[in-house]
Amino acid sequence: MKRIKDVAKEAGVSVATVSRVLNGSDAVKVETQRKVKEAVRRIGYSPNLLGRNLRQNKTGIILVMLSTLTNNFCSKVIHGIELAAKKQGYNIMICATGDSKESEQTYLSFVRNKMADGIIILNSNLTAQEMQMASASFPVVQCSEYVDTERTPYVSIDNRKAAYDATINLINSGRKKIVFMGVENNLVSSNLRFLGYRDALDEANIPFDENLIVYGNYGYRNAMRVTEKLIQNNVSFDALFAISDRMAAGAMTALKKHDIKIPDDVCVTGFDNTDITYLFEPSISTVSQPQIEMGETAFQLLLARIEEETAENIILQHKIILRDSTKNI
Amino acid sequence: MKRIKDVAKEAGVSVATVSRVLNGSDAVKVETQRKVKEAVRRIGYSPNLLGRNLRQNKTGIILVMLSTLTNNFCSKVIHGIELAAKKQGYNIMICATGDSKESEQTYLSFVRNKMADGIIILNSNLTAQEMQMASASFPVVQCSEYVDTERTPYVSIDNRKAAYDATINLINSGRKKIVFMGVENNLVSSNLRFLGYRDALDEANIPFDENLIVYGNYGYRNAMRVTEKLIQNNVSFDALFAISDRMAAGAMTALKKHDIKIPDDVCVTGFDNTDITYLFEPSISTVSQPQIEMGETAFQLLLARIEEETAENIILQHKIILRDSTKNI
DNA sequence: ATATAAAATGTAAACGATTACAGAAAACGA
DNA sequence: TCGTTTTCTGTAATCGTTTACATTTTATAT
Repeated sequence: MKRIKDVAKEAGVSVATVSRVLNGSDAVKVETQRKVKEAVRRIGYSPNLLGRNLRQNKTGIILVMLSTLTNNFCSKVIHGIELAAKKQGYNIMICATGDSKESEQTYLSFVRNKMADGIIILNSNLTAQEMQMASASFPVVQCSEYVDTERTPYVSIDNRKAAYDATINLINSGRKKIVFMGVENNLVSSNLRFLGYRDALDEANIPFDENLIVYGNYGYRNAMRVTEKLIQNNVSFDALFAISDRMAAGAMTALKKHDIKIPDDVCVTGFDNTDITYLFEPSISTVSQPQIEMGETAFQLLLARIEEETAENIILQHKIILRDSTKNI
Repeated sequence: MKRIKDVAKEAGVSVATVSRVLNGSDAVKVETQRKVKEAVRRIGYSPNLLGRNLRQNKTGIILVMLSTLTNNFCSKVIHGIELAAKKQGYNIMICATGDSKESEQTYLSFVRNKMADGIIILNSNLTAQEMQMASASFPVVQCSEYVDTERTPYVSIDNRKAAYDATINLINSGRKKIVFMGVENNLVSSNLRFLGYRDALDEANIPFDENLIVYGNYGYRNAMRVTEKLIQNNVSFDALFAISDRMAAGAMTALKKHDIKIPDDVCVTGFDNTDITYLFEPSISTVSQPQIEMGETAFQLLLARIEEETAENIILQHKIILRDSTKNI
């Protein structure tokens, strides 16, 4: 592999001059620039980034951490990050942890140890304390999911209000027995969406019924099973709010199997506005998040952290999207 | 940020000794090891990877390049890569190019310039020559999609045989007017699957009919439109082979809209065995690729390249999966 | 022509680690 | 005890850059 020294020799100048040309310094005579560029071309030189980044103490790389790639929602957010990053000359690399704590720590350590300039965490199993610790030693920003800490800013939507809006919409189309299909994890979105659901019930003076609360794992098949069980248990309901589109779809498949009409017998609402909502028959009402904007904002926050400015948490606007799975009033 | 020098001072030893302890050399007295570890803990030291990797001329990182994350197929392959990589102490990072040539070059340059030890390319717009060039200066392996070059090994399935098998299956259930829904790009999978389709027709002495060849863009909506057009043009057909599951699903939606019964009037087969094949109603017959194994194999090949061994191309076995969208004979 | 300022280049010291080699300390054998 | 081997530790070179500072070359003013 060629080194800058080789270029210098080839061009008959010092390494400093080569470096200056490579970095576009204006303090080099045009004629010398030509000689250097020619030499670079001739010997096929490309600068070692480990050397450069070590010296400059920056890499121009930021990491994006998430548990799994199979997630339509995340890929849009990442696209947003990418757009913003590219504008500022940063490149992003995606780290899939598979929900493993060990993986999470490995990727964090890449940032801690200077192989990247910062990290945007879409989701993780980090405790508030761990998040705090990480933030104390390198730039971290949370996006979409978050744990609340002093030091790690986040961008998200108002999950509680979003779930409230979705539920109110079901109530407004005359439904009273509304199933809440959540996920039993500690994600802030899960918790807040449940609270939003309750807010709506409270406001409409609908008593809370524990039998209408069920839990799945975000997945399609699992939601089918859970819904089957509801039906088998003769639980009576006229609407269902799932905190993911895939769960909504799974539930609908189970309902259809039992000849329960959607939306006439049961209205269904999902969350995230992923592809499946319009692939499905009937199409699925849902809550849409501004994913691109969320990604872009996350990058802005991270950049602020990298440049040692302070960054505030940011809440973006959601939107309720009405499709065929809910009755329009 | 603490440096190894700080640890040395704190522990009252030399930097060499600290380095040895950190790297698990056995040539350090137990008592000294204790002192060093204690010092590391006390001052909260973590080694700078740019320094380390520069010196060792390796990073333990490999990149995985693909165009877009929204691809169920790829995420399984990546999981395979991850499994194999972790076993050998490597970590992977994913680079989404969004099909931009510029992005592709940027990520390649990270490897060329030593920020990663090698790269697995799932898909790209690189020409054979560009691929060759890249391979000449750092370890590259292709996975699933590939261009044929002397130097860049690949792992894939026999796309031609797979398409042949899928088509023969349609023929065997009595179909003769089989639509081929492909994608007009230069991907090896697109080309070979078309050839496989023709092989099957030839073998069954079914004349090739150009009117039955249509093209889309892998997507659901687009496939719907394309199928609509077929129907509007009164093209008569009794089966459809799409080179992606999403296209198969889109086609089916269009067929259902026109009350064309699946599989009775038209049999449909997709490709890749993604989630949508069983989410859909009726469930979709498809061709399954051993994604995990493909990922693992790709990593093995890459490791061989990194260790300067030679690596041969590898073809893995596919499987035809029969579901409700084709008539079982 | 000369002094001075400005522009261009070079030398060498970083950046933060690993490691070849040398040297000191401990262990061993007689 | 002393020489020899073995074990442990330290010094300094190295990886490939960038960049502060020094030096040389060129331009400008007088």
